[in-house]
Amino acid sequence: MVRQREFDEDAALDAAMRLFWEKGYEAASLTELTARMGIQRPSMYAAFGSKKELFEAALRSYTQAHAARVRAKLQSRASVKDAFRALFEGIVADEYEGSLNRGCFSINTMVELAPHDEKFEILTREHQLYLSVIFQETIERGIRAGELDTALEARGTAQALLVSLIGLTVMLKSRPDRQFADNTVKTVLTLLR
Amino acid sequence: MVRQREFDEDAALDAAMRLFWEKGYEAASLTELTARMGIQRPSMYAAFGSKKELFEAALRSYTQAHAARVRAKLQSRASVKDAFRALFEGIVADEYEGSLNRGCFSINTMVELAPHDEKFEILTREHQLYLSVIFQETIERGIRAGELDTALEARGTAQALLVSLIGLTVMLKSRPDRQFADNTVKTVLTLLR
DNA sequence: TTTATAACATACCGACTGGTACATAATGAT
DNA sequence: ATCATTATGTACCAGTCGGTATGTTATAAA
Repeated sequence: MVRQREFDEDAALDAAMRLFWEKGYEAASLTELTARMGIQRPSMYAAFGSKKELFEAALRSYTQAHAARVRAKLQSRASVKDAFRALFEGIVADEYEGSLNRGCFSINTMVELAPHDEKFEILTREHQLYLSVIFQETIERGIRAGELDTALEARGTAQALLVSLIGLTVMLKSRPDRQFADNTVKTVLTLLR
Repeated sequence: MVRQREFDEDAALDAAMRLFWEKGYEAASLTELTARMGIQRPSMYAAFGSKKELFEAALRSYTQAHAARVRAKLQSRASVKDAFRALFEGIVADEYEGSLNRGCFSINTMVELAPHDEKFEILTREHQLYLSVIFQETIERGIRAGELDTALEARGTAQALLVSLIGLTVMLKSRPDRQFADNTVKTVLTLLR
């Protein structure tokens, strides 16, 4: 049997992910999706099942890559404070230097779909939980290394930092003054005593 | 001249606001909007101009009421720490006790529309800015009263608290454990030394 | 070379979208 | 009472939505 598939599924998924990330679920039409993916509608349905399933695959792909990126960033510096500062400042810099303004795909999904679709409520919750664990482990590393106060409550601090990161990402969508953002980051980081 | 308008514009706007708040701009259809508003489509167009303009009017109405509510909450207690705690814990309690999960209309709009529509980028930015000023004034009141450390940087702390509130509101959409939310609030409030 | 299989492209489906033309009903000014 | 004006309700518009039926093309087994 068999004519073999002519397009690269991963590349197509990646293209779909970028459009969903930029526009959200509803506003990304099948016409534009398949155009960006470089395939026809029936090919998309054969490969991914439906628009919702395509979206879910895109989100899973994103969260996996995103978690790895965050972990790498936090491990890239000996100093835990420096690592978190680099993470937060990187978010700010990306938003001001890029012309786009996509924010975080998982956060966008939390706002658009999680309240109405349990599947995405769970998916996004698990991602946030995972990030909070990465944060907590990083803080614990700083405590062990003597950089951070042993009295610091690692879990609560990790959660507060994560919430701040989410808030910062959302706030940047309204494009506040750069100074506003920078100053916010500076204060948030004082959570790491 | 003139037959007079039979419906209450404010009540209709309020109904529209609630649906936009719950579903967002795209997902709220004119059919459902006008049904909830209790009017026909031509009446809506005569009174508000277009779906976008109706949405804008709804958002303006929301932000005005929201700012007043936040200010009242922050002024409701002598202790500034208590006031902020009440504000944050109120957000958490509302989300867990209500069955709905609307979050904040302004935040939802920031995520859905601000990146693609300058009008809503500006509208939401101004609202956040306004809230940050309310926060700052409250913190300054606490400093003057001797409750808070005079070394506390009021503006930065206000911004950090606002970002945390936004992050918390968004995070709640994924319905994390209540303990997770409560613990986060506790740590965030340590920004107020 | 024939044949079964699956991916391809085209062209279409009913449903719904935001928006409006039009006829009717109601009101105040004359 | 007439008339101009405006709100209301119905019924419709073209366009787009997500999804699919169908005919064609390519491929590997036989």
